[in-house]
Amino acid sequence: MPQKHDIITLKKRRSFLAVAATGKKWVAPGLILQLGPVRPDSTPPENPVCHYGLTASGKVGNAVVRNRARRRLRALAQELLALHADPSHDYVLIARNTTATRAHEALRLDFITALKKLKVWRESPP
RNA sequence: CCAGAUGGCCGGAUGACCGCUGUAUUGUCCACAAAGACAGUAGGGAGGAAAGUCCGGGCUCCAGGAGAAACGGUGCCGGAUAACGUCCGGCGGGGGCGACCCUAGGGAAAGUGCCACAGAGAAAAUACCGCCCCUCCGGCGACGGAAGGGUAAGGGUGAAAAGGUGCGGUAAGAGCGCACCGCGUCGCUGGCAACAGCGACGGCAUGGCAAACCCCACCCGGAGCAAGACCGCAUAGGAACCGCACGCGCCGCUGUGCCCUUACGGGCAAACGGGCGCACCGUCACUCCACGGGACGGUUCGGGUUGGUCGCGCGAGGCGUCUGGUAACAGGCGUCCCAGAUGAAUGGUCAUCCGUCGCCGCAAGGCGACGACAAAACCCGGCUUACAGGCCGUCUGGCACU
RNA sequence: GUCCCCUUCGUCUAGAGGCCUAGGACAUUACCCUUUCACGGUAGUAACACGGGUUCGAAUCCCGUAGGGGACG
Repeated sequence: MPQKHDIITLKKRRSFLAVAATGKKWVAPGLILQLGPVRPDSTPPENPVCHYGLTASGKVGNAVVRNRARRRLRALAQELLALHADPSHDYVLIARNTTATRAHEALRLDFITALKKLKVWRESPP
């Protein structure tokens, strides 16, 4: 059966720092993916919840560009994280200068490559 | 048609699939209700600047009330407005052939201050070069020199040189006289006023700077939704520093002390308690009033919580129309409900059209790229700044035609 | 979001209407000194964030813009 689990966003600065402290990341042309540690307080396996956060700093552009980059990353996260990611980790997506303008399919492949490189990709059953 | 001035408006459109977040409503769960969770339905979901945070107001809390002042702001006149530094109309000044545009524009005989350098002289001014008169000396003469006096025309300096131009006048000159212009005073007329016009008189007096101090008129308590209120959780009853009235006078009270008395009661005292007044302290700094005060008050640090609900969208609201007003705007009537997030929603992808650019093509067209500035955070009125492209109107000058 | 503050050589700063064509220190360049380096000496390069306005005259006064920094319950 397809493992589609719920996803919620990180809300505390402490959580973002915990993810960044592991040093595990993959830099793609359109985004940066950071991988957090395995959470000890594991949710019940029959109802896994995947945590992720979004970051778009002032280097990316003005408020309009930052919001657009963040929304594109959120759309990809809801499509891919829910199906293909290991829910025992936390994830942080960081926007880059090209995130707002990169073609959607290329940005999607960037994300898939990052998940595979970090060895958290799970092939979804057909 | 060309060139220009000015006012207003728009800020890509449509569809499909998948999402986010409020509101209303229905259902299910929880014994009922409320709250909450989930699901369904309906309808909504960034801007003209949401920006900068430069002004003004609402709202909330703080300050006991009033007044005045300080600081600060505004500054031609009249009006609009909740208010404004905004807007509208007018006036003065400047620019433009014109439509029109710009303008912090009160007071310099209330006082203080500044005006560097240059220049003879910079504010009750001055005599450098000059010009003119008289006397003397030299020289045949033209002329030169010296002493005295007159002058403010000319030169020169400067941002600015004590009215300007012309004529007369004079030894040379000078508002010395006259005409016009400017300036000042007075009067009349028009205007609510700023101001304008006309007339008479004066005979030039009052240099500039107030975005220098200042004077005058008007405005102004402080902080800001991280305001503020509530619920929940949790910790602590802490440390340091600063300030600190407790005074004087009067009264003699069912207190107190001493004396008389068996007692009731009476007398005395004024240390303590009490009362009153003054002083003192606090209520942000001053004054007055009011209230409170007989001992703690204030600030900082340390420690805890980094959750939730309300505030929070019916409003100086939008649209249409009528009336008043030159206008800003005001009023009446009708109609509509139209964002509410909090690591922060208001979208992601695709297709077609639209616009711009590039390439190919004789053309029809095809292919590709791009889509201005910029995103609410309590709300509203302005200002300022950024902005691809487009639409509508009014007016001015020129050319052509009728 | 709200409320404040600051911009002067490469860096830190002085300046308060005219003496500013902007001074000083460190740094830097050239030369002198020294066998050489350092120290020292002489000389030079180098800045008023930007745009308007007031004034005869602006780094200074006023307005606006840009950039940077700080505070908060």
